Amino acid sequence: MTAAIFSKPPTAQEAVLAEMRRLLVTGELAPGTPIRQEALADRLGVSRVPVREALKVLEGEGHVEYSAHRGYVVAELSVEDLVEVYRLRELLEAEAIRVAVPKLRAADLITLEQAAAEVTAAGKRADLADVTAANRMFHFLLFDAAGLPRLSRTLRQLWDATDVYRSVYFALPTNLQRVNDEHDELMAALQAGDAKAAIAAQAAHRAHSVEAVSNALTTQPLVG
Amino acid sequence: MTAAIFSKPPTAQEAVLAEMRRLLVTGELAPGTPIRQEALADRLGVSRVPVREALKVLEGEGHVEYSAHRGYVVAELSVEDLVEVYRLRELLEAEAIRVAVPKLRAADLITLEQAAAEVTAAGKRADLADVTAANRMFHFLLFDAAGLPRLSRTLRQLWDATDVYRSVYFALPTNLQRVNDEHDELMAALQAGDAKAAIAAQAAHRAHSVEAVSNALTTQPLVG
DNA sequence: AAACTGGATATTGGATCCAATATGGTCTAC
DNA sequence: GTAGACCATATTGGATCCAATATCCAGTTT
Repeated sequence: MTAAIFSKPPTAQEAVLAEMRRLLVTGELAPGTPIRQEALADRLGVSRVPVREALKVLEGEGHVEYSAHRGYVVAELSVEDLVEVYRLRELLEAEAIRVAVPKLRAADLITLEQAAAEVTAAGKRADLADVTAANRMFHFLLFDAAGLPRLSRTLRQLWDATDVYRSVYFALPTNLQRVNDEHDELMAALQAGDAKAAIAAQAAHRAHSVEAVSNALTTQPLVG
Repeated sequence: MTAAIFSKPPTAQEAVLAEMRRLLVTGELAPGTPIRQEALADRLGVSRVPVREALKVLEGEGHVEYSAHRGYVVAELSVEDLVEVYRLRELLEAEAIRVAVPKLRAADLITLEQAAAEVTAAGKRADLADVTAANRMFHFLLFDAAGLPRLSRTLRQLWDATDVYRSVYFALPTNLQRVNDEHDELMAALQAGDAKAAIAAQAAHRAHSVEAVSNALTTQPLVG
């Protein structure tokens, strides 16, 4: 059986979830706006049931806030939240890299190289969605190599929380260039098996993006 | 209006969620068992809808695993998982305490003292549920004092994940006594404003429980 | 005997309908 | 004119019904 690996979501709730994530990242669902279940369901061509289940997932991830009988509102992300998320990432990503580096094999390094190249390629195509996806893939290839599923899971949550701002960051060509340089630096440390240097590289990488995003956040609060 | 602070859940899904948490902690819903939505709904006197929404929340927290069209299964917690959770707690609780200690005021210390006393009191009453609840309250009073909501949230998830085993731990009187001693030690460090000592006390506290629980886990795998 | 095909059944996924609650406006009383 | 009560309406919460999928078993074929 030559069946496709996977193409369409097998359930409506997954489709809804995927689409809502897109709406949140692109800002079509702006922070602070209440979510009308029926309107959303109509728009997506389903009933309210799968919408509600998707919303429960997003609530758990902190993307929407819920109040009984009053419904869901797209969560706001303040500068303090952003800083906190990055601080937590600092602690956890250091741990992931510390554990992962000694475990990396030649094959892993090749895969990582390819992933980094994919980020560059997407950048040249100026495809923001692809850049963010490829960037995430690159970093989580590394994190997942630690073999600590709970840690990966927690890191994913933290990344998800600030996804909205990642595409903003990648929109500037200078940032795009810098990210590629930083990835190269990180790769060099990984290839040298130098966990400490890798952690430092990742830290610098984060510091740049948190600075850029929090600047953007304070000057023009993204949507109204 | 002198309305009660809070008494009964305003929605069925919350009631279901609370009851399911209880079933999970007490082991009435044992790891590995499939969850039949209709049976559970009947047992709780509601329809399947609120059950499904509660399950989505529990899925997000990692308490149950989901497969499309096949349903939910109570998640298994392996020794590796347990160790991983405690390692992550180590990293994050240290941060919470580091930030919280300088912020603690006299009133906070009094509240913490009272919470610690409540753990002791519940222990004397031999009420396991109360002990675990009071213990959790005590520790999160401290963590929350850091004023980092995302950190608190993540820590809660980690605590939740291993809640099943906490009551097992408290079941032994020797552990109960040790916990009280360790709380005293932690309180002393907090009162002295010594973050480093507090972090060390918390670390010792954790180390004891992870050791005890993982021993229990390897010898008699809790349910069959 | 083993493997595949087909269908019966149990269970989940989704849609629709009804109930309960919150919200906004209007009317009345002072 | 303002405050409070009350009612109309929009929206969420929950129950029931139907559809889709997976699983299991029998039957058949090689």
